Amino acid sequence: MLEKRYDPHKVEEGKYETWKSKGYFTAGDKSKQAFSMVIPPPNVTGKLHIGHTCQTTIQDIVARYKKMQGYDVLWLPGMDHAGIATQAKVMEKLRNNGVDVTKITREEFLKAAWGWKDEYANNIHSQWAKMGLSLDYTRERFTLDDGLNYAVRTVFVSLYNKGLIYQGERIINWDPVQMTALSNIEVIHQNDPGQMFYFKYNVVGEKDYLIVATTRPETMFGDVCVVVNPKDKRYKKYVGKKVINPANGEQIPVIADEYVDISFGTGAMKCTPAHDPNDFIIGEKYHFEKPIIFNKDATMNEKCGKYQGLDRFECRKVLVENIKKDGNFIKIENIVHPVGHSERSHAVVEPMLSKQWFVKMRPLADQALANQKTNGKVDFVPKRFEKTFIQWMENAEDWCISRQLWWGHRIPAYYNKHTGEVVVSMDPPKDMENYEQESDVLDTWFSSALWPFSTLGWPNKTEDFERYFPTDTMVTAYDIIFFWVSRMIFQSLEMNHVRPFKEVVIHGLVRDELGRKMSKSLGNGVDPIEVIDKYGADALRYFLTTNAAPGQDMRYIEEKVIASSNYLNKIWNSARYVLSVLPEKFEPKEVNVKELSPLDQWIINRLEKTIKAVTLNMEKYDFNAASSHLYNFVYDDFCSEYLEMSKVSLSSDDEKVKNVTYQTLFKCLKDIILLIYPYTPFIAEELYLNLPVHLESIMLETYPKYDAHLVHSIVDKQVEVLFSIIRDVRNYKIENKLAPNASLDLSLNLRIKMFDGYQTYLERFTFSKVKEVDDSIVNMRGELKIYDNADLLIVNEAGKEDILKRIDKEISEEENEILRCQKMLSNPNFIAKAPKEKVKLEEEKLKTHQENLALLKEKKEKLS
RNA sequence: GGACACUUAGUUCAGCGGGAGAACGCUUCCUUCACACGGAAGAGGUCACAGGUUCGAUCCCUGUAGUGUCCACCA
Repeated sequence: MLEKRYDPHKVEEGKYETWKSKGYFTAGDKSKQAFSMVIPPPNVTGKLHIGHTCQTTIQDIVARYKKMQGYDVLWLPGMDHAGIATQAKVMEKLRNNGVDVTKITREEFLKAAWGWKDEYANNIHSQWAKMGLSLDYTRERFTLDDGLNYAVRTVFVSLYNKGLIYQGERIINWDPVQMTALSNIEVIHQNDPGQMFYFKYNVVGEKDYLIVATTRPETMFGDVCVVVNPKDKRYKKYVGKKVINPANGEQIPVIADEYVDISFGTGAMKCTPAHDPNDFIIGEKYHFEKPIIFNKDATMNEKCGKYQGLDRFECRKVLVENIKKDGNFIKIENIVHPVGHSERSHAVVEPMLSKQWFVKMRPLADQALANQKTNGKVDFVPKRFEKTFIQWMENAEDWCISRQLWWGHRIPAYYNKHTGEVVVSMDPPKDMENYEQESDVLDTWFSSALWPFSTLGWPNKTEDFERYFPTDTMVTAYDIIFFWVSRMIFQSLEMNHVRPFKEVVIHGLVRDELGRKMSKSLGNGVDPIEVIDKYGADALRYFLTTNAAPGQDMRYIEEKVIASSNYLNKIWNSARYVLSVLPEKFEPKEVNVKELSPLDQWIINRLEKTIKAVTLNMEKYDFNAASSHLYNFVYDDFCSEYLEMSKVSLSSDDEKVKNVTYQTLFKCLKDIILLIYPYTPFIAEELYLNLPVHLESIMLETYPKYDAHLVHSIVDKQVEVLFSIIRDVRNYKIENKLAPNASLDLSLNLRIKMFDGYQTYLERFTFSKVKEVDDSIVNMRGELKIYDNADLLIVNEAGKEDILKRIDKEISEEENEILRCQKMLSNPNFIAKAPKEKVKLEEEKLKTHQENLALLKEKKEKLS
């Protein structure tokens, strides 16, 4: 017997361990069709946040749903080493432990990092368990494990040999705190307050000068020229002359190039080829030197004379003061301008010329774009996110993949110590003593991009790879389409000539109650484990997956988690009722529609309709819509109507009536449990195991399937009239301040054949006596209610005036409806152009309303 | 500058070419034998604004305003 109150903690305890130990999460049943997903591997940097919970719950819903539909489901778990992020955290930990991290060796650091990884992997495992994720742990992977390293090297060598990976001198984003290069998308541009400095550049040998504006005076040590627009009349006379750089007194030429915007600043731009991407292009075009003026920690280097060793911002201050002293200072403007910051260290990123490894994007991106026009394309759900992907692919620039870190896949390139020749190969050269391996590692996303196939054993043609690749579905958030989704797609197309997944389901972000992004600095993050401890995993899972339209952001609102929990309690208690009334030796049978009473048939109709709608929306990954169909069925149809009615059926002396009711109650309850199960597996399992007949676990069950043969909607009208009458009698009592159980005399004029015994239900729920009468109902004293197929008269002694007032109200309502119908039907364009069914429907409505009006008028006449 | 969303009840959000929906909150009543984490009844909305398409627009199109996100970025 179930307890009166649903207690999520009791319900959730132990279930996960049982599922896991029974091997229910393990894929491999070859008698079934395969369905596969890989988890987006969380970073081993810390605890999982509520966004992870949302994402993995969506996947768990898909996995459990597909498994119930008879697929051999593989949901492969794993984690990401998260290069920069993890290295930063491990370094910080070491520093806090008093370790001098400047003296630590690569090997010592890696040892500490692996220790960190083990610790955090444990945390993540326990979080996954609490959430109830049906992950196949026998196949778990890590982006830095040996197998994946083999895959990474394979791809690197292959791309290198095809000329798609190259080493080059480019302006990259340098993070001077982490002391590593960053790819463009690891840089966050934010509008910071800054200053625009205006300086005099004196023309050599003349008394004239140019004014040049800059936001970064410290880069003046790397300037090679001043550029003006050739069409700029103000500066034409200076082109070809030399000016004096006020920072170091060097003479630099004035050149003309279209790039310069005449209207911006002073129209004269200083050019620093080694520290600005656009200046770099100009430097290349006109064959200038590209002097680098920063050290790796963004202090000034030996090219900066007396400023050598100063921090870049300190240098800026001192330099400006000195230029003032020299009389070359014009003015300072306070401005707000976009400044790039490192995603991880938040340091101001310094554009810096540097030798790095790049992936040549154009051919790969074009391939991905071309593939989207074929049948083998990746389907985005919702569809609009395909545009984000396409936009990214169309604008992709070469991807800087080398990182000056230790925590990551070391680039398989070897430099000959004597000749400097570069060898790229899977394994070190045989005469390794003559070589030195590249010390850089690869961008984390390089290994993440291979995740859907590297985890399955690729490049080996393993059984898993053959069976589960390409995967079926990828679930991820829209903010990661650039970083990850696009890279998985082009890497898989390049290496496997096939998409990595058939569909990618994009979900929104979980925001805080005020709609703000959750972040550490705001301290507005929600710890899923705390929520689970309070309300249970099921309530959290249900809340997170059913409260937003697909791809739309949602807010975390605690009240809504409570509402979810209340819903589960409702299901719990309806189950408690059903289980308490079922006879001890209950045996479920297939529904035989011939035996069903109209009430049973009605609820079966509703149930089948619900199964159909839920399944349709599950297929579309629209969990909001799917769950709402089920919710309405549970509350309105099952609990409010059928369950109450069943109390009357079960008080019958007729064993047949009772048996059919048992069967119907059981079927409804079981299907509700099965339909809610993917969302809330714990409570579903608990209720399932309490059913009088069940398998070892709900995980072995089959998803309910819509069965058209069970639907006979012919009874719906009878049942709906019955419900309407009950509702109206109750309302009548409230309006007239009568007790809910007051007995009234009801007269009924039926225009359809009602089912046998309907009166019993009517009397039980209205506490009243029911008499069938004929058309003479209009002659009788009392309140008249009109339905499509019946008229109800509540016999009463109320004053004539009251009754007339009510009748007048109803008359005017009917008249309004008639007017609306007539207006539509009198429009010749409506008749001519609207679909015929619509016209017919309106005509029928009009007829009904006119009949009702006639009855009301007749009644009114009789009364007065 | 470019792209993509969003604007519907007090709040948070669904939805839809043909009479506006849910949850929470609010008001009134009810501890009746599944559930007070409940039940019954109810109040509450010119569906941002302006045009257009259409027989008909909250829904489709265009524009405007506001909000949010992403990409790019000017020395």
